[in-house]
Amino acid sequence: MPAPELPTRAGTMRERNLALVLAEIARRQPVTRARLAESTGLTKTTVAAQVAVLERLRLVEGAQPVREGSRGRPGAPISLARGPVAALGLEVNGHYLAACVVDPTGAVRLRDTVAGDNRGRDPGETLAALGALARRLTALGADIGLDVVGTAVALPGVRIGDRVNAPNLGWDAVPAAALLAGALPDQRLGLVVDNEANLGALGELRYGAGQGAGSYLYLSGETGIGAGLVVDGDLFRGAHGAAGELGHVVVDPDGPACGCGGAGCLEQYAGLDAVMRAAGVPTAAGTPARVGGPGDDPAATSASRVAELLDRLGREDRQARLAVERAGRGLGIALIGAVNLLDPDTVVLGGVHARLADHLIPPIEAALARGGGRLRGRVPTVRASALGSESAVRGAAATVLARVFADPLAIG
Amino acid sequence: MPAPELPTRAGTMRERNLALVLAEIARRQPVTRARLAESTGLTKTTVAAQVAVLERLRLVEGAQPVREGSRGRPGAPISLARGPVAALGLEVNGHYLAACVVDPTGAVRLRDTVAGDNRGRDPGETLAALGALARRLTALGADIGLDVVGTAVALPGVRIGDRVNAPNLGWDAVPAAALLAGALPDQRLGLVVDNEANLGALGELRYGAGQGAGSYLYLSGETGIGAGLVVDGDLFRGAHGAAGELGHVVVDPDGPACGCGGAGCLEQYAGLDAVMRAAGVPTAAGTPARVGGPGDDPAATSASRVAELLDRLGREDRQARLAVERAGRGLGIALIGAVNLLDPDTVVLGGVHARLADHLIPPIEAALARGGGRLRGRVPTVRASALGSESAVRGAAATVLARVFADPLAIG
DNA sequence: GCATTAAGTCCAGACAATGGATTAAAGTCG
DNA sequence: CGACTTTAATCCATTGTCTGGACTTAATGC
Repeated sequence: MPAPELPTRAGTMRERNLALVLAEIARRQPVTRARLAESTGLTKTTVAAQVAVLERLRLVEGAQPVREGSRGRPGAPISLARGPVAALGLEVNGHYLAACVVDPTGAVRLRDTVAGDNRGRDPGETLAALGALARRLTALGADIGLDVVGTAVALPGVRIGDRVNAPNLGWDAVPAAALLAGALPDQRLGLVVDNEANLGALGELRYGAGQGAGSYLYLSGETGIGAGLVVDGDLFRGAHGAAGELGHVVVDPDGPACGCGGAGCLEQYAGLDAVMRAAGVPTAAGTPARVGGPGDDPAATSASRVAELLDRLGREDRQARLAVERAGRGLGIALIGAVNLLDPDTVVLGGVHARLADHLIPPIEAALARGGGRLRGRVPTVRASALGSESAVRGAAATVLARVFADPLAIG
Repeated sequence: MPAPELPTRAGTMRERNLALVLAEIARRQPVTRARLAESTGLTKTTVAAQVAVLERLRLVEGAQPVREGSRGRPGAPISLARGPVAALGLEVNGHYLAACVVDPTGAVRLRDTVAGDNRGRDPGETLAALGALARRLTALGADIGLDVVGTAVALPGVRIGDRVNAPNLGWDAVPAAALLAGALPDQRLGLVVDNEANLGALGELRYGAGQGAGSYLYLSGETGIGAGLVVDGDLFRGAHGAAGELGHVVVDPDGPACGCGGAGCLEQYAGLDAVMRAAGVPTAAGTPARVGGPGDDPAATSASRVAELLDRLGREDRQARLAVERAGRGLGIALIGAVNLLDPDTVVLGGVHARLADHLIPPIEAALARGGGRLRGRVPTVRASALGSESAVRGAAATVLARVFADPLAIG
């Protein structure tokens, strides 16, 4: 039933209107109180009171008086503040750890990456290294007047209860939130743990290829392939937050066996390892991660293999071309299913697939044109991610910001 | 952004609390004001006021004083009223028109069906016949003190804007809402037009196999195959309400061509026509629909063909067995994809698939056990619909009720 | 310099909630 | 059988938030 579970009282009303005013400031900044009153439908009195609260929370601040119109008393424009409130986004990937700190405007104020192979590494060790990275960035943030109020972390896996399964990291039922929380500095909001595809989708939504698209499906292509669906600016998480496992959609029931127990899963056609194997690009020797160790080339192993593949494609290497075509066909078939089930306007290729987009998009679009839209009268457009490998960290930070925006008083 | 679009005022607060109290009465009826105050978190004063409003709307009424506990003044129990407020559910199917009237408790007070082949029939004629059925039931309802406040209609197609595409009815861009609205009696709430799989899912949720299941995927198997996903009691509609087209998920890229332009779609394996063709059950001569004509056997053609198929299966007819096994395998493959993308707890087979459930569930479960849950640690259970061919009409009526419950003042 | 226009603030009033006091209706116990 | 206890329901003063009209402030234009 679509009925609220909690009683609505005067305080609830105020909270909701506060969030409404803040959202409107974010959308139209810089904007005067008078304009806010018009566009929200609240009275000038109420808007002024809410803006005062948001100023006290340091989420908004007065902007330069912009001469905008004609006569009359000029308004005092309000904009999102560039601090001190800040959000921390984290990401664990097979080949690197990443972090970024963003201010309320969404601008990235700090970013850092630690390269190294996290596959098969002890989860506690990986998360300790991530915690160290988080503390370092939080301290750097404090130096430039940023106060991190909350953190979200993107993982290439599925959360079940408070445990995380991430087969491509070798994680099985890892209590990631508990392990990481101990390694993070104190914060006013709780830690959010979510899938990299889900958070990547949110990152693209706010800062990348998803802006303006009403709804879209974001593909996170690495060793595994995840999908995050955004409908009307909201993430669809499925029943238990484990939706979007596109990698194990069946592309060909007579296809090769997959580690999941099935056969012909998309991952066996379009996953990073499968593509590299089919293309004959040799496996780089895994460089074990060293905590705080001197600079490995960020994401070296994976990135250089992709570069090698792109190079071969440029040289019209037959095996490379066939491998990518095979991946494109597989993605097309899987996406026909996904589009029929989820009905997005746009499909965004992220992760490694973004770098291969020029080669993948034609076969995908061909498949979708045949089978993925005849009924609904339109075929979704396919495009590459705009944020590249940053989608997930950016999305993680955006998630924290979204929480602040939904309930600004929580940081006070 | 998860920010509200409209300002929250005192009236909004009252509306939400009214819906909260009504939902709580529906969940716990019969229940006293004191209990409602406890479980909603509102004060007794507020609950009493809200209950008075609901009584004035004739949505709830006093029940028999139930001796329930110990000492003290006994409370006056409140229950959902059995009238006069009522909702009308309608359905257009390839083989019949159906309607039912339910009271606020969800009990079916009236039902009726008109058999006949609606495939290829002029949409205006079909909808006029449906309108006549609706008026007849509304009038019968008035005789027993029921006042129909709103209607929803289930169609085997996809709505695009205010037009409906229903390939299996031969409908192309039919303005169904506009055509039907003219044929319906006046009502206080608007007409809802939705997909039969979506509404079937809601029907099962409230009255059938979905009760208690946190989230589940309902399959509507007729000529086409649709799917409706319910998560936490809410229907997932996709971006434009066109999600759930399971019938055109690709089961085998080298499979037979499909009318949608693709190849190897599930519909070619597990759709009613495909199964019958594979099983060698002859096509019954289509009996054209006659408006108000004397009783055809309800849903005759389709039902008798299914009976014939079941009969052959009982006699261990090899061709029939192979046809159903093929359908089961196809469903299994498609459902691996759907389960990975949508993450339901339960899969409910509806429509024709419900009648074939004994033969379909084993191969489906086998497929899901292999590929549809290893990652998330559990495999969804598969079961047959409890409402059979009534899911969609019941769900349609339930949708209207849900609107009343979400905003009770709308019927005042 | 004064009229005009628009932004922002002030304040009484409305509305729906809260919470404590009161009344009502049963059982329990002497 | 009547006083006491217990629980339900109502009454009423208070509180918090929004509304809407009146007022003040700050600019432009003649």
